[in-house]
Amino acid sequence: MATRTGRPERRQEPLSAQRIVSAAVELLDTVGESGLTFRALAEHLATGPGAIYWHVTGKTELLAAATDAVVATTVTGDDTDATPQDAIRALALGVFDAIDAHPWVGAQLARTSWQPPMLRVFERVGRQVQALQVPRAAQFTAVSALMSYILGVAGQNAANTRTLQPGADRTAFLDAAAATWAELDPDDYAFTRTVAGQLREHDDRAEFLAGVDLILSGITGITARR
Amino acid sequence: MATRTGRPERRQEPLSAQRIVSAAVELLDTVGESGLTFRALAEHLATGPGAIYWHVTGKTELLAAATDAVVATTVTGDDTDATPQDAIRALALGVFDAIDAHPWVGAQLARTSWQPPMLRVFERVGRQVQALQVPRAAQFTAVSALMSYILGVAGQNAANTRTLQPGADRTAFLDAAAATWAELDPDDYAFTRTVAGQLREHDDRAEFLAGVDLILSGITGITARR
DNA sequence: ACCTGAACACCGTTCAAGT
DNA sequence: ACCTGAACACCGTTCAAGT
Repeated sequence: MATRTGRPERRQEPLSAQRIVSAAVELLDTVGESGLTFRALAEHLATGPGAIYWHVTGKTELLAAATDAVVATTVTGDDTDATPQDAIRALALGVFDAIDAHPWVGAQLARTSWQPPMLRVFERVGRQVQALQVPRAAQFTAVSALMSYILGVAGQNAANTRTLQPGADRTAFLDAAAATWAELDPDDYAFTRTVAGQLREHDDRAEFLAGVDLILSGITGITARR
Repeated sequence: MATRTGRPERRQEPLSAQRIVSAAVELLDTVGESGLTFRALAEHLATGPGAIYWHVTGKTELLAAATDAVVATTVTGDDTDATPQDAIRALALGVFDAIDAHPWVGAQLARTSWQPPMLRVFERVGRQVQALQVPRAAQFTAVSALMSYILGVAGQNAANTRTLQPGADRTAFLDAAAATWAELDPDDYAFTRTVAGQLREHDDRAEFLAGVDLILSGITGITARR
């Protein structure tokens, strides 16, 4: 009646790229970027490191696939019944929230060129920019700027999350940052000190959206001025 | 008269954090991010790996210091006799050009929170935003958006440079990307395909500046509308 | 105080050998 | 065709021992 001692050796399904990517996402979510190891992954899948290489060419591809898997789920659904602005906001927030839930995605997106999932976002944003009647010559610039901004925030958020020790909460972190800013040299950092207070009562998500709106207003400004 | 055979063992100056950082920058510039190794660095400095740890706490600090050293040189000089817009453009271009010359800086900035040199940029941009008469409550958002955009482009440029094999030139790279885009599914990627052509005759630097102008126009729009 | 370099505890990746 | 796991060629970092 007794199964063998030690860990339950369930090894039902065969290995597959999909299972490997799922396991990688799980590992990244639970133990972070530094915890994704071929050995750890192999143990998680109850196999040896070498087996993984049969389905995946290497760590770079694995990380890209894991990122794609997460981002892909946010770029679904139609946005036909919203204003272009709202549709763009929704797309941007989708990426933002995905990164908020999986900080390693932010780091990955920030250091990758436009791969499948972000290209998909690019396309969706592009259509909405067309809907805003932005002149053809300015469309690429407009979409690129939005994408760069989104990816910039992505990288920054990921960096902040990494700096943040797992236990500490955000409020303490922001308080500490605000305190540091407030102590900077008054001559060299006059402006930074004046906004240090705003840092404390700062809502990342709202701030992100405000930035999107700023760029959107710049984009529609172009149109209006012609 | 003959010195010893083998490499000239010049080992004049003693080790110092500064010399280590300089050597790290040199190594990063010549052999790239993956080439910065404590062993390679030690050899470069004609010493053992352990010696470096006497002056530097670890690789993270070393990379941050190397980045600071490069960015610091771009944030010098005054911008009192320019319009706020021009001063912001100059600051942004300074960061852009530094990253263009040292791609690893872009990767590093994109994955770091605001450390000394970028905080300095933040301050300088902030002062110009104040000069633009942006309402106090909107200043933080405006500067943050500009910084996120700059860092987003930084990360993207670094990623592109990394993807680009050292030998190949940019034109071929852009051509290849444009060709890929043009072949995407017409239904799924209608917009992307229409701008694929612009990708080919695309000037990174001009595009970057156009994005800055877009955000600037959004920022001044806020002011004008009140 | 500062340097040396062997040693430790890891990595990603490969590959002969198995099934 | 797919899996195994030892082995290779690295890493960053530490630390006893030297000067």
